[in-house]
Amino acid sequence: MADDNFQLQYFLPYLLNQAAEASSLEFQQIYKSRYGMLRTEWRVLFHLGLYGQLTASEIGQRARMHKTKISRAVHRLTERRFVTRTRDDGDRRVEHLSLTRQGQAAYDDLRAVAQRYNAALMDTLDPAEAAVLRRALLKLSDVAQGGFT
Amino acid sequence: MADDNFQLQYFLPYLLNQAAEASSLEFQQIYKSRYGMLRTEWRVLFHLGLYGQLTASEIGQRARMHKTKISRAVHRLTERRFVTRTRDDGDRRVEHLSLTRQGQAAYDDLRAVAQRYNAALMDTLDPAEAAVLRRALLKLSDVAQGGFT
DNA sequence: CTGTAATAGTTGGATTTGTAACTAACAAGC
DNA sequence: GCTTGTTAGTTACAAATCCAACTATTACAG
Repeated sequence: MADDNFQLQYFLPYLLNQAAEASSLEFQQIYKSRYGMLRTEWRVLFHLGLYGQLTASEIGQRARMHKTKISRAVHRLTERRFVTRTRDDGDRRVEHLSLTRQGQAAYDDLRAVAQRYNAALMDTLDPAEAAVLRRALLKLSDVAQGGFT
Repeated sequence: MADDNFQLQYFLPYLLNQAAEASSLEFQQIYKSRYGMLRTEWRVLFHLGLYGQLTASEIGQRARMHKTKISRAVHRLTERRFVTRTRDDGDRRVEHLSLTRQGQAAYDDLRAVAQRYNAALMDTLDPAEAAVLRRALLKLSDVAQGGFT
């Protein structure tokens, strides 16, 4: 079988993907069932909730999402009145996005759920472990990317 | 901005997804450009290379992939002569999958690359950190799978 | 045996994503 | 002013994924 002492259980990208997928799945069901949102939409909402008014490109940089994904997510979010767009006066290519009252409510709701969900995940780790994990994940995100935010 | 002391940088599913995506991207380009493989195909190949002969369902259980994904991956892999299927004599619903000589060669090649790539990722972490990370990721994969209320 | 349920794997159609080309607005050089 | 290049965001088409229904085979209750 030529198993050159390489194990799947030690291949970091695989482990990361498994953990990421497993930990996203349950939460996904919440924003999907409550607000009919896709993951991309949830991410955009999330960023707007956390940082306030942003442009599509700013979200793209922060979340490392491609602009077409964002464009479509924003389209659906405005359709459903979670987000409003306003043209910039100085540069009329850019649009400032922000949450509507309804969007803010959805965000508040989901943030609370996310917080509880996160706490439950963290509780399966001991505090030192959690800190190391967080640091390692941030490092890996940057390293593999090559850049800083 | 109502930042109820919740930070994206502390939301585990988000961190996991960012790290997973970043760390998969570069490697993905290798199996894509060298063998025209998709991620699902690479995963199936990987499992067959590591564990030898398996059925589609066995791969599904181990890799936590849906059976339609596997079915299609196997289809493409057999088309390109990386994998062969043989019907089980006892139960003619099941098929045993294994690598062809060509599949084995591709696996050997990619495994070597994966190993080096993994080592490079690991090198950005110190050994203790890496061990904790691995343990935490395995825990999270299981926990989130088993169910959280 | 025979009818019903379960399992392995496949297929079809709608949904989502990726890639590349596109429009519109600005910027800079000449 | 015009030409060229850049940036913000959108759209079109192909590729991949998801979900549900499907075929074929086995299991098993009566």
